[in-house]
Amino acid sequence: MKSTLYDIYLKQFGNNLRRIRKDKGLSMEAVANEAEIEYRQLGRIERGEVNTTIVSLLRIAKILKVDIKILFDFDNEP
Amino acid sequence: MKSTLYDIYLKQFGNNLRRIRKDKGLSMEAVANEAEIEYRQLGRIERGEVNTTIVSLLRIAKILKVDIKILFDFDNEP
DNA sequence: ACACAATAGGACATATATGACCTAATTATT
DNA sequence: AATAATTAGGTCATATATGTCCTATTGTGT
Repeated sequence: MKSTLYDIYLKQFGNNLRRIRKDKGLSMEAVANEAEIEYRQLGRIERGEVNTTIVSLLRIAKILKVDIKILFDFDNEP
Repeated sequence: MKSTLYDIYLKQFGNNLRRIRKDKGLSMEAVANEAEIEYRQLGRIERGEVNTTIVSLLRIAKILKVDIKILFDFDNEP
């Protein structure tokens, strides 16, 4: 189970998503329902377990009203 | 074969990618090799045939040295 | 402590993104 | 026009994202 650079990015992406969602006081389920994705899938995405697709990304970003760029704001850019 | 809003986004995303790649005078194969993805897959992405993942997105954006936000710059935002 | 809401985790089926190979069509260059 | 480079299209196998079920754990508020 090596952890590649992109695994780390997925984690940070998920962390960004979760932080922004929490800041807005929204539950995973509420966001998932509005974004029309499974809420367990949103959980996987926030935990960095999956490498989600750009459509899911767009759906979630739209509901959170967040600039996509912010989601890709990572620490330690190489 | 209905065309959903997100199908249109995938097309525009692909068009943005292709335009930027061409502007830099790079071939699909060159970008794909550097990004470590299959060049046929890059073709599918540019044509909007697939809903690519954020890791592929990051790989490609890195090679093209393009701000991710620009790739999601769509016409006719609803 | 208690109750309730929110999140995690396991397991499975399905859809699809990707990799890989081959050939055809298109575009660019001379 | 001719040749080479680039891109498209088809097909198949594999990996994985997603959906869906159920239960367990964690967190929050009273």
